[in-house]
Amino acid sequence: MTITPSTPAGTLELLPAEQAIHDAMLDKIRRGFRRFGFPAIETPVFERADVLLTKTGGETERQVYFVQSAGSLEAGEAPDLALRFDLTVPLARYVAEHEHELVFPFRRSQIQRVYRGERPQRGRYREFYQCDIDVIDRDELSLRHDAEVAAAAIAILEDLGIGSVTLRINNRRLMRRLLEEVGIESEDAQTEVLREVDKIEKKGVDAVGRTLVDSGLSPESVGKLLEFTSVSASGVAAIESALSTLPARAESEAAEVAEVARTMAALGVDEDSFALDLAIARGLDYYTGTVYETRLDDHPELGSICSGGRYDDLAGQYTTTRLPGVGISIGFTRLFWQLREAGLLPEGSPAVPVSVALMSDDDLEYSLGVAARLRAAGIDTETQMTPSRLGKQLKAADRRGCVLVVIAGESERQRSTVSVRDLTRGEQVEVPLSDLVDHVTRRLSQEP
RNA sequence: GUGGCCGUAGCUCAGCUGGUCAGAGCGCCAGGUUGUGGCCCUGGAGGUCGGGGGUUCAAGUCCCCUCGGUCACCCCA
Repeated sequence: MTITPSTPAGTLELLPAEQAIHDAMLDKIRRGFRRFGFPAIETPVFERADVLLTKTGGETERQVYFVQSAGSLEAGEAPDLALRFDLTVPLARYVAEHEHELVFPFRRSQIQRVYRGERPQRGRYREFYQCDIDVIDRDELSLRHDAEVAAAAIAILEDLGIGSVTLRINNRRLMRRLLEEVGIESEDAQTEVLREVDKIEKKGVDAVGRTLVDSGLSPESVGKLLEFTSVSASGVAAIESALSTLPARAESEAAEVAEVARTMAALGVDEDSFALDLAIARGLDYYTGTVYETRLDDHPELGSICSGGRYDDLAGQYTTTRLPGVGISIGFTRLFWQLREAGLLPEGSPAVPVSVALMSDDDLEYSLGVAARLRAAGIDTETQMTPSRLGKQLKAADRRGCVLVVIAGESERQRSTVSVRDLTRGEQVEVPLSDLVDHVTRRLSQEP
């Protein structure tokens, strides 16, 4: 009796060749975060359920996986643990818990998997990586950090070798002023409208306009609103000029957006890489100020791959200290999946570049010695442990993605040499053992 | 969580209105080549046609249920 092997729906697992690319990309993100001064932390995969669910309404709770020991399950007890569904709530707990040991403004990066009990869909997972950076301060947090996290995200995404990106910026408070301008005063009503505005790109302006009118807004209000949301501009000068056309009641919020844009330019971000877009709203209501959304210029159809924003009070449920923060998150699993789907994964280096063949048991010591030399030089090397036909070994190494096969059989042993076969070129040379490391190093550093 | 579509070998699929319909290509394994992969040739393994029930002389093929996948919505990375 065998059980059909399959991963649970909504999980992604990879074969070694793709895993190598996946991990190399994650490493780039990790290094990029550090380069911008965001040291890494990790938090537990599961948290106490009461900690995790404080802030959330029913919507989030629906998506949470609860964790329970077999014992308490049998006893019919309610689970008191749950898997984290993002990295922001654990961050809030972390900051509140360690408030007196942290240095503010507190900066951290975090690359870990999160879990959501959603119905899986194309490119949507129930287990996925988030790559977050955030800055948290006490009482007040400089607007300059809004620019900083965005600048870091842009630089890192461009470093991934997936083409240029555009990060679009908006400000939720600015949008609220504009909604007031068209007569939508209550905060709840504003939230509803913003949620709808967020769908403009997906459903089209007309459809969103109709929905808004159907929901009871006057056609005039909707018309004015959609005029505002059509505002977009790239580059500091264009952004400033677009902002200057907005109503006076939004003046101070507009000035904030302009400052973020100027600071990004000062941070060295290419002005083509970010844009103002008043149609970006972001569903999450915990964002209160700046919001971001990012897409690939060459493949906008892949959707938002990186987003975030500012929240006025991150950890209000855990501490009385006011802790404003700003952060941005790369949805890495989705990004990776979409790149793979589109055939845009960057070229990966082999999981293990060198394989040492074994011709016969008599050569075992010699072959393993060759492998040891390579490893001592820091070269990732696998060894064949069972002798077999050389053709089979070459084929196996090729399928594993190895670039070089080192053959150290009887004839090489007698001459104190090895044969190094380059699988991508089909070339083979015999080199003295003493030249092995140099030769292999040179081969591996060459372009294919 | 709500609704639509789909479910045949590891993968992509064919299988006409129920009656040699259990197949193809690719992949995999072995051999041709006892020290040379990718090409070619030969052979082989692999499927209770998602599962259960029903209609029928006969069911991948029709009906019901169920599970799984997928898409849309909700929401979001």
